[in-house]
Amino acid sequence: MHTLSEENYLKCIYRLWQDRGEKITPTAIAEWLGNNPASVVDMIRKLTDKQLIIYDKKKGVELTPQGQKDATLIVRRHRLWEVFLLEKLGYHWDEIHDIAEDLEHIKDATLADRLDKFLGFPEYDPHGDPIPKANGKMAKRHSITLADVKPGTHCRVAAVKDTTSAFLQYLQKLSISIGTKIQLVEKIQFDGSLVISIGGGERTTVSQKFGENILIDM
Amino acid sequence: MHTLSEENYLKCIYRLWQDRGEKITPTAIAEWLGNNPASVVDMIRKLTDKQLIIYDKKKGVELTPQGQKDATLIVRRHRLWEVFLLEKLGYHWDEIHDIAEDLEHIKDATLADRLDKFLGFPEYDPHGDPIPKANGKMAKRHSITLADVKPGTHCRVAAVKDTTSAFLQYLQKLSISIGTKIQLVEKIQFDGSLVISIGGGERTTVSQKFGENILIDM
DNA sequence: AAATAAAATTAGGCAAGACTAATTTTATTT
DNA sequence: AAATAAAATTAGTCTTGCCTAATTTTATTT
Repeated sequence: MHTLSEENYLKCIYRLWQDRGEKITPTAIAEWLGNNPASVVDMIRKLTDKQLIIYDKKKGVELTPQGQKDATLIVRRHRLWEVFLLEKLGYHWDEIHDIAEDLEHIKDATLADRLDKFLGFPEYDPHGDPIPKANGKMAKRHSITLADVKPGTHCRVAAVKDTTSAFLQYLQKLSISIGTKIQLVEKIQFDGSLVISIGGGERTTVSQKFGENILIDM
Repeated sequence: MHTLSEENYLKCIYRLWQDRGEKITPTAIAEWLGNNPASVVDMIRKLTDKQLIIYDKKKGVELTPQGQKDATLIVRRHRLWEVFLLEKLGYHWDEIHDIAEDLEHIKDATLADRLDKFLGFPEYDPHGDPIPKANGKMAKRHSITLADVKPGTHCRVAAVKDTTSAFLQYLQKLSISIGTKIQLVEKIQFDGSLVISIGGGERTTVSQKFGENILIDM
């Protein structure tokens, strides 16, 4: 099995790989984890030895099939625990990520499957991310962001990319949650700011960065 | 906060302290944790610096009030998770200890209290051990073992001391669980073996060690 | 009390996983 | 293409928590 650190690297690489098609470099990993690039190089060697990743200077870091499988199961545990914390223990949206960050590392052969059953086999976690099944399969991730659509478009919040409490608390203040209907009224040329109408209500202006972190259904 | 290792030492010291009135020596701790006495000496220094224990060569290791408080909360978390695993996730008696051993280290200010509420504020864990309340108070532990009573005594299994799966599986095989009625029929002088009648049924002979690990109500 | 055994302690080491500083390699400018 | 900047890598260090081996202290026998 993997150490806590190895799991965190795997999850990070998986995340970066899903996020964008971009090359996953040591620097990118270091930035995401808040580590020093030198440490990342150490771990790349370790994960390569364990045949969980392949590192090619040209292509960057890639997960092997085994690495993908292992990473998927970590993500599965994380998202299941998030559902548990929110639905069963009554935590708020912005509190669950960090706790799940610890819970996801609890290793027991049947724990995730039992939890999954206990929760009624949820498809999505509270942030709208799909929960991988035991076999690794999962529903499609949403990929279009609020910043991608044309002015005038009506859409529905399907998921959030950023799960920091700073962002989630801001959403709460704006009365936005998964399922909320939003219309993109206008894009400001100057800095990409978005004028939106939340739930058919009054207009608000949000930053481009904000829009890029809202995944939508149309 | 404390590291995983520190918490395990605290819990071990707490356990040894509750178990018997005996002096808690580095060797005793080392044996319980399966560590080298030299390592224990290191940790004794560390916990002393953190003012969680007091070590006196004459008296052995003792928990400070803060140490007691911290240890109690770890035990609280452990026992609450055991209830969760058994009652909500459907694990068996003998599977829950090891998983709870990991879960107990998850730190979040309100997690234990939320879990406690979710479980309906249980008084005892599945092994019959009392669950400390948030304020550290807890129901009295059972202290009389099956090996302590006089032949002829009728009693009820209140708790088990040993929580290894070897012991718990043996109990299961004998159809003994918390609440089972047992009569001590006879004590064998030679080696302390006990002849018992389980639930009024036929007679079985068990070892003295077995009897010492069954805590009873009369 | 002296001899022996057991327990405690010190000293030195090791692996994991992080770091800083220095160097080499690769990319980007000019 | 040369100069510069950025990224990757190496080398060496630190902390945690464990280890073994050697030594000192404490208990137990004889």
